[in-house]
Amino acid sequence: MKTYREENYLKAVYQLANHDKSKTVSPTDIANWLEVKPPTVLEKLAILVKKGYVTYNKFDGARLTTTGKDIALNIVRRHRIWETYLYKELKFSWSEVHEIAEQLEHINSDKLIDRIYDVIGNPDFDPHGDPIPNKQGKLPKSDRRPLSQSIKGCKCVVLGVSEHSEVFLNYLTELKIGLNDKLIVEQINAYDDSLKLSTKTKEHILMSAKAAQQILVQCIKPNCACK
Amino acid sequence: MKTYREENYLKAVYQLANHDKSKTVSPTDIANWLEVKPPTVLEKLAILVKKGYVTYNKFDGARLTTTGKDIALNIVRRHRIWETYLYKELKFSWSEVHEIAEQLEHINSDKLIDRIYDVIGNPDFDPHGDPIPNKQGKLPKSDRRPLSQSIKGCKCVVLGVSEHSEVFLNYLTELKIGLNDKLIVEQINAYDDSLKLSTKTKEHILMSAKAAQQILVQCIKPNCACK
DNA sequence: TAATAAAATTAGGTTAACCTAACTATTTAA
DNA sequence: TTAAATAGTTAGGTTAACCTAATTTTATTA
Ligand SMILES: [Mn+2]
Ligand SMILES: [Mn+2]
Ligand SMILES: [Mn+2]
Ligand SMILES: [Mn+2]
Repeated sequence: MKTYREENYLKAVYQLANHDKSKTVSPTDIANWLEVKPPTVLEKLAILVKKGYVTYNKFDGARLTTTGKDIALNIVRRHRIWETYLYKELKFSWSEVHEIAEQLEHINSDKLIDRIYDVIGNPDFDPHGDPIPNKQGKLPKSDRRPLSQSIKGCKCVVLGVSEHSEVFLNYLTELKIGLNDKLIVEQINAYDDSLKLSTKTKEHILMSAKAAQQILVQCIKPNCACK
Repeated sequence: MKTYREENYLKAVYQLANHDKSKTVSPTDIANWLEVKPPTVLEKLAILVKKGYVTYNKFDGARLTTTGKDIALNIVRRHRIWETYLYKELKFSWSEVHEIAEQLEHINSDKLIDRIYDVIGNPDFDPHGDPIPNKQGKLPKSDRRPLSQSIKGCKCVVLGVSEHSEVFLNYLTELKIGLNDKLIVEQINAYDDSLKLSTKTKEHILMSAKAAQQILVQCIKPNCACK
């Protein structure tokens, strides 16, 4: 039996591992992520190890086994399908969907997920541009880089965001920057790396480097000099 | 904090009280309903009493307080709205919706419920003909009686079912009897109270008294002699 | 009504999921 | 390279939800 708590632990390990592939996933990381204390995590990790979903030692940290990763990816799949459904069918904003999807991802009905995935047209990406794993846990490819890596004059398209907080998403919405919008990098301030951007609807948007790091884009011109 | 377990206990008390208004709701009734053992129920009842959601003593059994009833009716509301949504929007059959709604009813988002209720057109009844309480917990009126109380020659319309089991609902589906279908009672067997019915699509349906007790109907002719 | 059956209750125990406090090991930084 | 800080671990405790096995009431029924 996988409880929703167990699902959340496995998803946390998956997400932390993916967030920073160079770092190991420590009990403290998981504890902070799930807002519990380290001993609670240790205890749960021991159970997950016994069940064969993760391996753990101090040096490698927590790692998902194949089984564990399958479960985690399935939760991620459900989460992203629900987000897309809420966004497309039920007209929630991209800053609202995450919280509700956190609950809905634990509903146990393959048929329901299949239905809503069908209704939204079997997309590859969710409203934040995150890839939706298929039933086998395979992620669609997409090559994206932070907007902050752009050079002056670059024309690019927004393919996602790496931060999902409501305040950040609402900030983008205010700037009228959304998924698949085209951006032109007009200027880059050498002192603080802030950018001046323009879009179809808005010109001279000033954006901090901090914000630009969270926006994932792809160059439009095939031979663009961006890194 | 109301956990889904607490919500289930309150809903159980509500449903048992409504199923048979003459009987008190005993710990054993609740235990059987929720598939737990009586001591577990006693324990939880003590907590619910302390929280002010129910009263309990051996003679009156468990009774919802005003607060407890409000919570229970809200869960019932969410359940029935989800059932209707699954049925109308996501094309689940009326025998499938209950089980999934049992999970979805605990999703905590008023905005989500409001949205889906809007999408389905703010109906008063769910796919089983059960009334959907409004936000204030008020139930829409409808007067219905078991088909088994019909007299020979009665023309009536199906407004609901009092049993929700998959096997029963699939049986009705096989007979092509659904909500709002018109029935004519052609014959009543005096020995076992079984009925001979006809519908628009099917003639000479033979139905046991047991099944007929679970079908809720309303006479079509205003001066019908049915009890 | 006395015996029997059923329901309610009490006692005591388990497991999952959390916690704090204390201790140990590992970093980091002076 | 030692002191201080941080991270990992162990020990021990709590609460919610379950359980079984008595025990005590409260029906039933012969
Ligand atoms: Mn999300
Ligand atoms: Mn997302
Ligand atoms: Mn139902
Ligand atoms: Mn129903």
